[in-house]
Amino acid sequence: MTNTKQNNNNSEKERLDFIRQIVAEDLKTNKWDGRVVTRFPPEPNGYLHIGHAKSICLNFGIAAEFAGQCHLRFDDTNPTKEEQEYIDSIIEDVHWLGWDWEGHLYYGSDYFEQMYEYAVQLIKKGKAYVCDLTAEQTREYRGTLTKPGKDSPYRNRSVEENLNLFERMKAGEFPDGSRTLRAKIDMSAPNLNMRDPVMYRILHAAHPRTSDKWCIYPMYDWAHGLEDSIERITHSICTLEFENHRPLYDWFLEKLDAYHPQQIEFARLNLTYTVMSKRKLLKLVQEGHVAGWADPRMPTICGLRRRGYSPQAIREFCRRIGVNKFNSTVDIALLEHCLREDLNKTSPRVMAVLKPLKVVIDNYPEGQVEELEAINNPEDPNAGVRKVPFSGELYIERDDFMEEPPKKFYRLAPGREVRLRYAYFVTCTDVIKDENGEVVELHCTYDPATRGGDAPDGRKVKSTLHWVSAGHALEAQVRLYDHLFTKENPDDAVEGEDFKSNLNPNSLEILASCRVEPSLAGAAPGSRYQFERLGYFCVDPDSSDSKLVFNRTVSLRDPWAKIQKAQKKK
RNA sequence: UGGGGAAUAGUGUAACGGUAGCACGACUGACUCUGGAUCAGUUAGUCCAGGUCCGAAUCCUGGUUCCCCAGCCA
Repeated sequence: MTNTKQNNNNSEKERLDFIRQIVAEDLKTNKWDGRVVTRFPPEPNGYLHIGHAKSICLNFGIAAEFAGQCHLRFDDTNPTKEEQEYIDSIIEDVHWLGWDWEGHLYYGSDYFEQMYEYAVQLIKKGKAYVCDLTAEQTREYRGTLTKPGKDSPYRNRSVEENLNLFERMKAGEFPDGSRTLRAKIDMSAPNLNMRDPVMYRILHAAHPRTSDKWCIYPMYDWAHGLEDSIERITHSICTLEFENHRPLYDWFLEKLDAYHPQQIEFARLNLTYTVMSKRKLLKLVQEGHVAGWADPRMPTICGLRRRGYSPQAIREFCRRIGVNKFNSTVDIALLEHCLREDLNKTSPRVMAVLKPLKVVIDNYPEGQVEELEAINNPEDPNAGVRKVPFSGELYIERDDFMEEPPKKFYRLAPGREVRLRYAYFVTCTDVIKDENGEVVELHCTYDPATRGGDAPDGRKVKSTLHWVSAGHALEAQVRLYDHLFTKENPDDAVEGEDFKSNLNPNSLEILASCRVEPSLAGAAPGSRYQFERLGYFCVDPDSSDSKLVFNRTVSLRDPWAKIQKAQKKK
């Protein structure tokens, strides 16, 4: 009897995405002799962003899960765009994300010699030829999406002539752009990539790694499959726009009778409220809308790092978004959720006042200071406790007081009693204003019986406020960040405008005179904290012993802000 | 009829001919010395039209919409 439903632990098992399914199936059928070898192959022409993280986590993740190997390979076939600076940053970022290529660090340029030999082979097979058409002529001969191309007049040169010319191309006899090596496929193919694609162009340019050894450089389609083949990659995972290139990838390796990995395509990551294309990010940098690639508002890995993101949060995000073959835009709220989830577990709590409002406790003994015990992380018992100084002059958050509190405002107001976290219950007795009517100081009384924050008589308060002791607090600068763009889709701009018209003018707010508790003295750049009731913050590299600087990584979930927003709308 | 891909709650993803599920978001409520966290609950979906089948998100036919391709970029 087998008609009872299977309801065992298999239902708990995480389902595999379509790429992992292929890998698992290949392992089962022993298609690649039990090997799993992937690669992350960036061109070192810019900084990595969260979209790359998706690809990195996919490739390195698959290798890790299936006991395989993932190579880091720089696809450095175009010396006019590539720089060592980018190579260094990519290595740093992949490592920071927590992945290890275990010695398998390669460069496409390592294979230039082999690629050249392969090209000679193809020529000898009559499958490639040297073409003297200019770039413009080549375009004309290619035809269009709906019209077939026509054969180059150089298409039927003899093997000997091709060999001779190709060797002389390599030797540097011809100027840039004067000739190319092309694959001889089909000028009327419906797939434009198959209309005798260029394999080599002449470029008298110094390469970051091979210097001026070469003056002919392989094109992506020619180089990439060979790189994969040479490294004996099993699954060559790339993004959707290369789907049209797969027939060519396959064609080269078939004609060469070379080791032949499987190319698999998946959809790029898009995120709401930001842009992901290198071109647009570069524009933001060049036009000064952000302070460089590592600006904490950028979706670059270095930007996220400076913002205070943890590698764990980014990896968890990449795990949750899944992998698919259709374009989608992930809500940045999911990234922020993964961030808070990680930071909540790992960040020590600390009290900091962003917009200070002076509070004087009138009945607190003159000159007295107490060291009160505070819990470092309620989510982590091992994090222990610390002492925080309390005195009769404090700062609280300006937003935590309202002279005329609206409905649902639970915080301090005239005559109202609240708790100061880890300290005492206090009641507001007086409000002092300046000549403009602005509140500049509060006077309160405290209840000595509530020391530590509990009332022996069981009295309850509606809210607990964070605070710092005025005489002990450290001054700090805090940088508040918001989404870079005001629209979910920045490209959704009015006629005649582009994505830059949707830049959020309030994406950065600098608060110059914040006060933080003294335990933060000397906090190291990069260290992360939760400022209680406010959010997660990290120490910026600009920070020094004499001047603390924090970045707000992400705010805490804030129901009161939502209530306020809703009340405003009414 | 140029070719290639793809369509599942607001968003992201499962279900591989057999109960459309999960997460994020939003909204309730409980709890709380963070209006945090946690816990419980509510919300809402198979692009359209036919067909096959006892049974279709899944297979077939026909549409619709979206994405990619005309670099000597990757």
